[in-house]
Amino acid sequence: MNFERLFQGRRTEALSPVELEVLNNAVSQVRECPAGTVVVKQGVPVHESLYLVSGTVSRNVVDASGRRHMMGLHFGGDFIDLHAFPLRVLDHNLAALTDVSLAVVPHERLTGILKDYPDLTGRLWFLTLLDAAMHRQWSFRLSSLSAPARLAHFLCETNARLIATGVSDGRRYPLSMTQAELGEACGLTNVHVNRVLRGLREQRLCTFRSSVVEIHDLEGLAALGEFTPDYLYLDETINQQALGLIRSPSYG
Amino acid sequence: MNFERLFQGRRTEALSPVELEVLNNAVSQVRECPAGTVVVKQGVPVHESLYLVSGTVSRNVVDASGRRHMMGLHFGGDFIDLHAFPLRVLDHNLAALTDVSLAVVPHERLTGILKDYPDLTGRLWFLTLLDAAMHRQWSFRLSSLSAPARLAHFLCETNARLIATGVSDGRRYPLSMTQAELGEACGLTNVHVNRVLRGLREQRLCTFRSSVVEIHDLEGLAALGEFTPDYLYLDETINQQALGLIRSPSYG
DNA sequence: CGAATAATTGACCGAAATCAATACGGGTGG
DNA sequence: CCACCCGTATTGATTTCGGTCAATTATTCG
Repeated sequence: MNFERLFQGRRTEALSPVELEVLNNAVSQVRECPAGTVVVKQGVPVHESLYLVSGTVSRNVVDASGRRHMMGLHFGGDFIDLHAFPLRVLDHNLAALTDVSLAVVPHERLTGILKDYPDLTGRLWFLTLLDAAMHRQWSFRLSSLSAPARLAHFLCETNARLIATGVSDGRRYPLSMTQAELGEACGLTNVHVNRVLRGLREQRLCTFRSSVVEIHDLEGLAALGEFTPDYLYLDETINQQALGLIRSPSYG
Repeated sequence: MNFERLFQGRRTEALSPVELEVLNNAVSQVRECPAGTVVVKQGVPVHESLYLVSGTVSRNVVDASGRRHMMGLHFGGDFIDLHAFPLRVLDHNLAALTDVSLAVVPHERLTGILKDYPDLTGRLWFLTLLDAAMHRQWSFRLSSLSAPARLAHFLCETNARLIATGVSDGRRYPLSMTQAELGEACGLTNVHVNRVLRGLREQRLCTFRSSVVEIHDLEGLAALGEFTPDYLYLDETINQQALGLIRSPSYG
């Protein structure tokens, strides 16, 4: 199931073989869902948590006027609703933005881990708090950045996370989102996202086209977005790469 | 130390006498800080977590232009930086808005709880995820609500939380914040907060004056703010009170 | 090829920010 | 006891960023 990716690129030590084994044994099945599926519905009690093997999943709520607002985004290697284990009910939806593959972990087995593997429990706890740290950054983005800065921040954050899992080479990564979805994530309309993206392109900061993000000036983009990746707890090398201060080894 | 308040008014069962005892024994000292103190500084490794006995503490970051942005607010009875236990370093500051009294819990003792008390660990984990749920609502507020609705939502949330701890009678509660701080919490300028508060007063929804919030029409305020308290996991009665559907017993 | 979805561009509008005064209120010290 | 101050609150005039409405052009995919 490749649970190694849970801590890949992080400042913490890797999971031990025993811990990996324990997690693998906790999986009851693998579920495939097509793009657009609401994987977990707001307010419905759940008895299992999902590890995202591949694909992209968004965390969103729908407001009174029917508009969707994204409060989180997840990629392959994320334990996307581990927090449903202590909480039991989610206050938001999880929706597949692409076709996804999900490993299902029943909560009984997580209870077993809680009882028998305190260290692993602490690490799973850590993961849920990493999500909380991202939530705080998403708030920061909304409350204090201009539209161009918000997009810059979002694209830098995503770049940093995807460097950690080896999906981004540091300057270029796939991102299957529409401009409207980018708007849902940054609190902007699709129209304005379009204009702002043009601006970023014209300033030679980055290009987003046909589901690929290409960063021309990472340092500039990070500066515009007031982006510092510390809250992602990445290991020091990746941290530097995410700021554009050093090149990633895989960068051509 | 009155750790009962940790789950007071929540949909979950109360802490057992043993668990209360364990938590009480985990406290190494009680610390008093005057208003304005930065209790925990962003980026500085910490080896203890703080339980807020009394007073108000804000969670904030400072942006490039020096403006402060609030990403959370805590009152007496909240375990304010429990997440520092798995994370080790915070990505934001904790600042005392009033004089505060803090119970200090060294992380070694939390490690002991993690090893020996899986149930209690699960409940502490739950508490940190409650904060995450509030973060999501704060994002929601910023991305989808107008200025009046943001303030309405904020005031309803705070009311709900303070009903749970017995501080609000359902329509009236003390809130030691300036209009500027209200703005930091809702992503608005002090000037605009002032105008919007006047609007809420004129619509007979609520009044905020000399550090007291008085709600004249709770149902209306909740509707304006698109507020639903489900994410706070309050018990059903308090949930209804927080929406203004029933009166709280303590309401005169 | 054609239908649906996504992207792009233009004209206009409006909510909240900004800039700038003024008023209030409650402590402090003369 | 009153005068002074400083932080907070209030109000007005103006600007601006991003939203809304509306239309057109690209893409993608069956």
